[in-house]
Amino acid sequence: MTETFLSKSYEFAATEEKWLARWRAEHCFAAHMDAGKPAFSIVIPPPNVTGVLHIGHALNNTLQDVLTRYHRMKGDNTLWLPGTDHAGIATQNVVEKQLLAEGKRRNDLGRDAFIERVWQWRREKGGVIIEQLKKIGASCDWERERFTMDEGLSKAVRQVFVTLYKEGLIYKGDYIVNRCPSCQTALSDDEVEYEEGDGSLYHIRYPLADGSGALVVATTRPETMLGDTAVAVHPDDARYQDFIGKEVVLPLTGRTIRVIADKAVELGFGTGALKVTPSHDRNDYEMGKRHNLAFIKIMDGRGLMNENAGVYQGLERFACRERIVADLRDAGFLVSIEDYRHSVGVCYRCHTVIEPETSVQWFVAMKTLAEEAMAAVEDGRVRLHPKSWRQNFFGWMNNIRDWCISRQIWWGHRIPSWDCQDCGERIVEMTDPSRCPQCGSTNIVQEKDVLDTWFSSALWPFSTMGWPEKTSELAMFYPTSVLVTSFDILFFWVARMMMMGLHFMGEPPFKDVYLHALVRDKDGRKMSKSLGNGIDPLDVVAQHGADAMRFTLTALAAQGREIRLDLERIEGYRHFINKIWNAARFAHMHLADCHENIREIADNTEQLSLAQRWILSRAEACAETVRRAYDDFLFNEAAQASYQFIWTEFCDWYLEWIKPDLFSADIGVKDEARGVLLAVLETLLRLTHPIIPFVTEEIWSVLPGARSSLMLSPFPEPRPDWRDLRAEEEMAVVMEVISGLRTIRSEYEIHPSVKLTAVVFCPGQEKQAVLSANGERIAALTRFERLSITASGAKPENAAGFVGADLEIFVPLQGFVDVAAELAKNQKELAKVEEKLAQTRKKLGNENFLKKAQPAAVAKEQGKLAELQGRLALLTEAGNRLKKMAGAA
RNA sequence: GGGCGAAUAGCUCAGCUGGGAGAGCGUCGGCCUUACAAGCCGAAUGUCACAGGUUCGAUCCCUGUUUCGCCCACCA
Repeated sequence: MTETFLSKSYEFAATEEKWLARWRAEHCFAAHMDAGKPAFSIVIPPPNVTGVLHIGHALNNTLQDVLTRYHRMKGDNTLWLPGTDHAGIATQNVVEKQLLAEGKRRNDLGRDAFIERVWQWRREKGGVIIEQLKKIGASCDWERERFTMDEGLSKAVRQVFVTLYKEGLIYKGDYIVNRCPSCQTALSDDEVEYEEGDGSLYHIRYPLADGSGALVVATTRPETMLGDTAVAVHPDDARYQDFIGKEVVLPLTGRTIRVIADKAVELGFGTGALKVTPSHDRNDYEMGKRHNLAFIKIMDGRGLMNENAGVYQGLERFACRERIVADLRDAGFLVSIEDYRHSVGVCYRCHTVIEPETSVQWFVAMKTLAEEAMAAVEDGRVRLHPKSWRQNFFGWMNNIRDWCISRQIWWGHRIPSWDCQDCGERIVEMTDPSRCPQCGSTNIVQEKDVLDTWFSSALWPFSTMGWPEKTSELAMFYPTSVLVTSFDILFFWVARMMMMGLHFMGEPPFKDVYLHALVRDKDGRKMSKSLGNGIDPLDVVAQHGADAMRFTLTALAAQGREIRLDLERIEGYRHFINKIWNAARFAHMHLADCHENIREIADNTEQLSLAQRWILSRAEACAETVRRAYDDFLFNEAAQASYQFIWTEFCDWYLEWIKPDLFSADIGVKDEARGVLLAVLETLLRLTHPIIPFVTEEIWSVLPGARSSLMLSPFPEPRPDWRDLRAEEEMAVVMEVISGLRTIRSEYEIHPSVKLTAVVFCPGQEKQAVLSANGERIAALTRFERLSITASGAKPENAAGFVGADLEIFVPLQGFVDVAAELAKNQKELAKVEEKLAQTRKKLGNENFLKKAQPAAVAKEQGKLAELQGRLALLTEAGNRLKKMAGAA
């Protein structure tokens, strides 16, 4: 036995640092493009360049890394392509905040200087999240890192924009959009979130112009009345038939507006009369179009009342609301105010209440693009996991509205469109124009707006690989294999990538989409700064190690909608990592002086002893499960199977079993154990490396023989020669006896040092042979002095008993035996067996079962019947004996 | 209003295409057995939400109900 130089507990911090440096130095993550090998590729969902790693990123990237490392080990040409997103609004906000601290606004700098300032910020601070990803072991090909504002990606953006424009799929138009007065930009529908809140519903009287009466309308936004151009009622509303077509006087303004009839008005709601503000409400906008109403905008982009608001001009919208309400009250138009709970749309970035308003924006027509994407999901070219998302996907795609892609900010891809100021010609080309091609004027002006950030993200799977050039990367890695992302951006991002990929590459950008859950805290709440319940992945890494965190996230990644993460769970899995470490440390003590070829002993399974054949069989069973789990994105199954195999079977049973062999003077015995030990240990390291790369790599590096990196070593191939069901059955008998003996010792609280003997009655010849062959090891593992195994004989009196399947154990305990307790145990067991037996008999007595059930199921029941009957006989007999003893005492 | 999902041991959750209910943590008892006390051995614990149905057989499939969560739409 060699002196160990591995520390007693796993030191993850030093180990992680060491391997990160080495993997990097040896370019282990670099993608290969070898001819003839299958390709596996993933593009990272690019985190915002302003982002800081949160637990959701940790989950997302751990899962991608598991798949990447698995396929890399399988020998595929494997690419995991990393990068970040320029995150237009978010990044601009960050830099504006910086400026504000200096007392400046972006207009003080001007557009070019401001953009330069953002780039500067990006150079200095924009790499944080990438560095954090590296720390958790993400094996991206970092040399290929991309940024959505890169030169290459920008070129792709322009190509796509120009093409779609020329195809008529991008257009500019005056529509109602969501506007954030704080970010001062339009937002797409998806960028609006709804928050429930307490508000008021104001009832306002609008008198008829002819003085014959009045209508009362209800609104939550009274200030918008300044832009009213109609009052609408339902055409069938009996109350208002006389009003339709008449005019009312708009309070405070004196303007007269029409009363129109429209089915969009809900009969039952409020007063049944609806004020119509076409410029500031989506439904009213539609109604305005239908009835040819006037469109009066009353606010500017900052939420201030404009010149159309008359005396209210210049007021901030909510201040204006108060003034309007006061003035309405004073003038006698305010009928009532009631408390009203409703949800309001807010900006997903800054949570400012958004303002719907008409403005001129750029749009992508979605209908045809959406149809292509739906077809791809329909016919299985793109598979969603879990499948349940299909319905949501189709529902959304069927109701899709055109996508507003212009944003009134500076940071982003500026829309490549120029308008000739002289002739009005619009110029959208691949190169910047210097003059108008129509009239030759040089008085041309570029569009001020930039594109929605998701526009460039939508191109990510091919823009990052060099499109529009025809690159070898595209040929090898497009379409990518799988997209791993959170379901909350299925529509923001995944659907749009599909549309763009299909439209420009002719193929969907990925074959599988794995949508994982959102990580919540242990009580199911969203993690947020305000709740203070966030779990910082880097804290976790510092505290428990990257492997423990990765294993936890993998184990929790069952396909549901949410994952509740409890720090205790991570701690539990840290123990598991440490368990592996110590098992390896133990193995290393015995293997350090071996030649690595000793593992070849495991290639001749028929020569091996029972426990060796058993562990090889179990290892192969585990490998089968893990391989399938990785292939089918069943991450939790891979983790679960590994955990069970390693801790229970490998450590608790196998390592304990082979201890005497490892200390044996017989070199043949010793080497058999060492050879199989090495083979199994190597197998389990390979199996789990994708999940827990650091600890496995470290252990691998100290095993016998010259070794290259584990992450570049092959993943275990199927070993049908290791699978041995007979060995598993035989071992089960041995394990049952061991457990039985341990239970007896434990129940009587007999100290391990007290020597005991046992008699095992086992009528079955084969079982008996197996037990006899392994009697010595059974005794050693249970600290029994002697075990006699026999087919039959006189049952000992004054003994604690254990009844198994077709076997019975007696441990003589003169003077110690608690007959009453033994009897109680016996009766309880008896009742259980009788109940099961009754069930089985009922089944087998059922003609239909015999007739209709699968033959295998019937055979199984029959086997069960025999076993239970045997057990029942033994238990009954033992019970009678105990009763007699109890009576005698 | 439309859709999706969840309900299993005290807690957090597995349970893949129907055929004797599992894990981790926690609890209780014993053990420093020379890899690991972050450990080992053993024990206890479940009308698998409720009601029907299909089936020889349902935690699993179908219908309905209840509770909870999420998404979409609406929100004058």
